[in-house]
Amino acid sequence: MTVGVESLPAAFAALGDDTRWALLQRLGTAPASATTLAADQPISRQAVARHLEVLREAGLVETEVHGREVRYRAIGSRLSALARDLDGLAQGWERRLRTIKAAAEG
Amino acid sequence: MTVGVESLPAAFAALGDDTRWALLQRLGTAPASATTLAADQPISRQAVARHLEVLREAGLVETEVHGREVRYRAIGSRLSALARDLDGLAQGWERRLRTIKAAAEG
DNA sequence: AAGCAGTGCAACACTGAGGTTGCACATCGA
DNA sequence: TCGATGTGCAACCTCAGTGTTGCACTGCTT
Repeated sequence: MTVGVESLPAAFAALGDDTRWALLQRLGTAPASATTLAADQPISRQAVARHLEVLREAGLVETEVHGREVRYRAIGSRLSALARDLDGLAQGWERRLRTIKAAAEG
Repeated sequence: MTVGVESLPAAFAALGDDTRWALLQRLGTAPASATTLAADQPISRQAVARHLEVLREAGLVETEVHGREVRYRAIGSRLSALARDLDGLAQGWERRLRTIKAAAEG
């Protein structure tokens, strides 16, 4: 599954924040609730919840309700898809720019 | 070559902007100067130059001086490296979370 | 039933990213 | 030489993102 180039900047914007990155890495270890995650962060639970919401909108985490608790889980496949899209673009650029360079030298 | 997990959020922050993304895609086609790039954008040349500086600090583009002109060129290999790092993380998460899920069900 | 724990929502403050304009400086071309 | 062109730098403005606090609500737990 590919992500779609249009939404790539949005996804990367979600990834381009140290706090969200820390949360994601933590969630890559095991699912956890906002309150639990906030315990390891120097910011309030509400702030953490907002970051998690951003990650959820970007499709990087999913939620699972357990009674009054909301557990967040990282979605590895989404990250893989982003990686694939990125690599595809990179290869396209490499090919094109190599052609131009060769033409300039030839 | 790997990027280093510490600097990943910074790199993604650079990618997480629509204008910078547009500039990158344009540069993936062919090298160009800030003034040339600004002609295709709805913002001033100075604003474009700033975005290019951000991309340069993130290692996503490189510059090449031609007289009074500064040409920017996309670095595909850097994008490939980011893709690799991302994929590595994703696979690690998948494996760990699968283990946990199996343990919970077993 | 009563209290505690986990969330959600709203109002507010602060900072930095992203934009603009104006000007000075180097370099190419006629 | 001199005007035109491409850059760089600085001052300034605006606003969305990130943080805070306070409060209400819901669902465990005893």
